[in-house]
Amino acid sequence: MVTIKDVAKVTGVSPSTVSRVIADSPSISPETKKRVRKAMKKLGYYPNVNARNLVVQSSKAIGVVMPSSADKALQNPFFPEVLRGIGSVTHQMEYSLTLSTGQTEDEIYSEVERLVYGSVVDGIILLYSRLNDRVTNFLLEKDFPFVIVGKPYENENKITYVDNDNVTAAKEITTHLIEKGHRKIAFIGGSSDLFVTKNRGAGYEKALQQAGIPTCDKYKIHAEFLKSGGREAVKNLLSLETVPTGIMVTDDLMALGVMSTLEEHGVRVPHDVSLVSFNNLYLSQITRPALTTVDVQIYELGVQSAKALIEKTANKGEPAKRIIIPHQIIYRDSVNGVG
Amino acid sequence: MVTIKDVAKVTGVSPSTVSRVIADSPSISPETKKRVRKAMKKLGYYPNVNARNLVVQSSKAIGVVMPSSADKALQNPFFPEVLRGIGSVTHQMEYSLTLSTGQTEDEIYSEVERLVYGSVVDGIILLYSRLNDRVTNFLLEKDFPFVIVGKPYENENKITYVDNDNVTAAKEITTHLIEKGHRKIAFIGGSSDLFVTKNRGAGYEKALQQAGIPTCDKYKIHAEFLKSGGREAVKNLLSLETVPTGIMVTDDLMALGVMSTLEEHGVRVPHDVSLVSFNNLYLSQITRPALTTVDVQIYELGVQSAKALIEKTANKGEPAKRIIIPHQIIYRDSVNGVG
DNA sequence: CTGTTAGCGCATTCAG
DNA sequence: CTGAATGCGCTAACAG
Repeated sequence: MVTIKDVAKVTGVSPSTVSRVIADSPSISPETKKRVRKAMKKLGYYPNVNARNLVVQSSKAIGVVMPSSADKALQNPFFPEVLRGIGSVTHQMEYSLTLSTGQTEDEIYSEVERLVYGSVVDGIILLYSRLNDRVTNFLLEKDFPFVIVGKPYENENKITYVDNDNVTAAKEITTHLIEKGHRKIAFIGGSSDLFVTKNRGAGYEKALQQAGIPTCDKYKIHAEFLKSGGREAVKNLLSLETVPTGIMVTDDLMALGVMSTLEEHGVRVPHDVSLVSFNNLYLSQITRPALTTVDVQIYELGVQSAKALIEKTANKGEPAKRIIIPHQIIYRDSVNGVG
Repeated sequence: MVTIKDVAKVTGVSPSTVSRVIADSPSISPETKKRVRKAMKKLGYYPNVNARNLVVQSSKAIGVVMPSSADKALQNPFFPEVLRGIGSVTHQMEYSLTLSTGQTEDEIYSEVERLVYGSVVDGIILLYSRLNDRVTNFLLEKDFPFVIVGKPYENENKITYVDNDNVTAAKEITTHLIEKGHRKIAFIGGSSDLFVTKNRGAGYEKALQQAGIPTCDKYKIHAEFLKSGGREAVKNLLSLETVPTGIMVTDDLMALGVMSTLEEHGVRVPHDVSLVSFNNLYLSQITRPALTTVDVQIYELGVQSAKALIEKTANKGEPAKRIIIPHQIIYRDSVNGVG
């Protein structure tokens, strides 16, 4: 390994000078800078990250923690996409991206402890938002920089987060259904302890209320992602006396499952029931029919969260921010007019 | 930050003793071990990873590099799944997982340089295998520990890799089609410079040959993932004078696209054409019809690659290994008998 | 069984 | 503008 000393020796300067050149300190003559840089290149010098981190007490790394992977939810293409977004800025800023996956909540918690106490990362991005989350509380208590992708359940004003305006988005897409003449509209959401689910549910209800359509408990269903993307949910819906003509699903992947189940029961989309969902995953354009869905700009969620976090680590005391990524409805073929 | 010195002071021993306790050195009396441990807990001591890494010249971290993310291929749920597998062992071994995403090949290359030269990671897992890959060559030349998930194009005996027996798997599933009476069987593969595509294509041909079915160039199509999962490919196939009755697709997600396009053209699966594919992604069971596909045990690919890599970093000079993960055909509803 | 010494590679005082 | 000295937190000989 070639160190700062080696290039110092070759150049005939002191190690500290080399260090200053690396930092591009203004108090070094352009002359020597050039010489030192040339030597660095020639010797193939590369700064040792650990040594540097040790002295500056920072790691130039951010941790990303995924939701507990006990379930299949992780197979959602949502994740690679946020990671791409995050990765694009970490790369650009020359940060490392440390990923933390864990089967159980305990595993995740202990890993986060290691990341924080061991000075492995300077900040953390949480890819989920759960009620009474130990990790969130831990981070908050330690006053460790972190941002949530999604909306925090509690301490909303203390936490920096980046999210979509999910209630508005949900309201808009539900309204789209209403404008197409639908009045019997159901809601199929994922795990009810995810805040997204809640928000999108709220938007759905808002739209109905605004249109003067009474909400109906039987039309609002929470399906665990695990269960074949809402197979049960659909069966319930179809067994009702008045079957809905429109369904809003909170995720494209789940919508795919819903659609399959629907058609299995001889219900055709969009002919018999219209379907809308969220995320605009790649797969939503290759399903048949292609899904009308709201593009939440997953990549951008990642980009902004990383930027916000890095800013926060660089500048502690930065106040908590709330970053809302705009959404957009992508109209495709899963919705029909009715009446 | 509470350091080793602090707990030394409190316990009335020297820092080195504390260090030995951390390493659980046998040459420390159980007596003092207990005392030291108690003090550590009381003070909330946590080892500083950077300091430790600096002296032992290792980072207890492995890097995972994703394929260049210019295209949508990354939206394949394959990736979160391998990551989960890798993460499970890194967690268990108390390693960190550093993820490297990059839009372009250059970005990836420079990032890998940083990881290697900067001693950021002890080893690297490559989540792709490409011909004449700069990164692979770099790693090979530097003699830096790495393993490939998939099969290397060159230097196969110098590189540790974990893969499925893709040609056999492809042969088996194609044979399944043949046994069901199909003789006009097409192949739709992804990007042709991916080795998987090649191998699965070879298996496909092998099966045909063995059954005495002549292969036909027009039946073998490579579709870029980007293009709506093979829309073009399907159109080509359907415009042939003798339309195939069976299609093997190299990936579930692409198969979904193929299926949609097929049905758009009024061709029903499996009634008119049977479809088989690869990966057994979650989505393959919620499509309609559910896909007959080969389960390649993505999670296990991750686990084994991480294990192999860590072993290799711990024990340089470890010979290159070849780890084959068994596959299994999952029979579902996308295949019909014919004749 | 334990303490002392030295040093990992680098950034940062403080002198000059 | 540059060099010498010091220390980040920890491990690893070398002594005892």
